[in-house]
Amino acid sequence: MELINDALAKQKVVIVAGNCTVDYEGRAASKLTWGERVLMIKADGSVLLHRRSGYEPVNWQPPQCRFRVSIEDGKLLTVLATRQKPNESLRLVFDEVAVAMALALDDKGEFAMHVTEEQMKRAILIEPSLVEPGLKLISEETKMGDSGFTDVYAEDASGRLVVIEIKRTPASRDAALQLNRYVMTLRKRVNRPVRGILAAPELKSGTSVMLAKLGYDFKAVSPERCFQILKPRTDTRLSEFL
Amino acid sequence: MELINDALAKQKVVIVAGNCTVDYEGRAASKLTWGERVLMIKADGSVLLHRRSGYEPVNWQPPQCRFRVSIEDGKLLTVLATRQKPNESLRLVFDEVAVAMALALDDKGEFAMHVTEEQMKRAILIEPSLVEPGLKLISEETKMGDSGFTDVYAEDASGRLVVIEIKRTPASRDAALQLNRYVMTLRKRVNRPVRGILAAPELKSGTSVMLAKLGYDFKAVSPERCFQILKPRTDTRLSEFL
DNA sequence: CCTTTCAGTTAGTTA
DNA sequence: TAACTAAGTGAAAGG
Repeated sequence: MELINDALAKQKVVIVAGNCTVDYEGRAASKLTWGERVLMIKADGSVLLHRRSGYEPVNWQPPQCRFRVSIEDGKLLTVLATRQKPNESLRLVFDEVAVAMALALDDKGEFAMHVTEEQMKRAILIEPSLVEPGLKLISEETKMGDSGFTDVYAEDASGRLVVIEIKRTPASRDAALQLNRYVMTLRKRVNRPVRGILAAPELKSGTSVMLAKLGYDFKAVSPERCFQILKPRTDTRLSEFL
Repeated sequence: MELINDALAKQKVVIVAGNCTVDYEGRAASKLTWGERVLMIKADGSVLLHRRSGYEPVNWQPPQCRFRVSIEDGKLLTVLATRQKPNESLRLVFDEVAVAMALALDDKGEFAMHVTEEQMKRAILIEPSLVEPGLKLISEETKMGDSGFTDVYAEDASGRLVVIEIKRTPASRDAALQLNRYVMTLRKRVNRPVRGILAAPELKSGTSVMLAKLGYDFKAVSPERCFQILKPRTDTRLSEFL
């Protein structure tokens, strides 16, 4: 108990393995009967309780919750993690603790994700010919009314407006419909032809048909290619541009 | 290294804390420079790497991936977790290990998610026949004077007023008395018959007798049923289109 | 096996 | 702070 309270005070990471029960109440409510699990309380006050299997914790609490640790009946280690907005509480009771430790993790490492949808967009903004030769950008993230935002807004070699919807992963029919909403919205606003292009690594089955039916085009754009376009810029740390 | 390989073979849960770097490549790609983190490999072959803060792991691998553990240059502990469909790989390199352990978690506990009283109320508001066929709602949370609030206020098939007290857990005599206060208050205000119904998963011992003595009804309402009614909820997207 | 939908989603961004 | 959207979403349900 002292170990946990001390660790919480020093914003360490606490790991406890043992036999416990859990009760959660808040956005929903759940109950977990006795079993051996691993509890992790992180420096920001998030809580994770993991069973032996599964990517996701069986019970948890998001960052910034308050703790009350106590020993009940002289032997039951009780951890209460509460949170407001939304008001929810997690109560763990251990009757046996196999391992308990506190770690002061020193971590100044930098995390970098290479190809996100945002980065694909930036690559296309830098190199519009990825999508189509002769494409000229008009603006990015143009507001499209209540149908949301378009990813890229351009003009093709023939002077027609083009709406480009970008997806990082194989595009679904949903993406085609989203593109359709953008195009439809734009057509209502301007009295000239508007094309739609779905730019993604590939299309999921059925999406090609729907896209053809709606009258839009598909352009295969590989994340790798985008990454190569962005590479020289990220290497030179273009944060100065901003 | 032997500890990890042995633990993997025996489907234990492995926890390693130490200084490491991480490279991920697959659905996207990421790189994490040196820092102290906690690695957890679970019995089903899922991998979680946690930094000192944040609910989510900074890097991970979903269940059922393959491992290759080795010591490089005689001192760097390397863990390679690969997976196919989609093809992705996670590579961790530790140059220092503060803690390493393998846990054979014995967990036969049952996890149950149940709805809250508020959600049960919403389910009954959506589907009043959960309590009784022919029930018509009049209002929710009608003020009941100084005896508090009633959960649901309705009219039965015969036109009699009905006060419904909802409990998420087995209802006690207390709940019956609470219902009684609501009914009594209402009877003073309106000059017509008022019924009382206690809706809960079940009754605690003795409550049934008291309820009968007071002249009220009990209706078993399972949280699971309520949950199913609430499931296809909040389809506000469709309504926006119409 | 693939697709769709939900989640105690979490996390980030912007108005 | 609230609203909105993306996520290496994960997980469950349905075809």
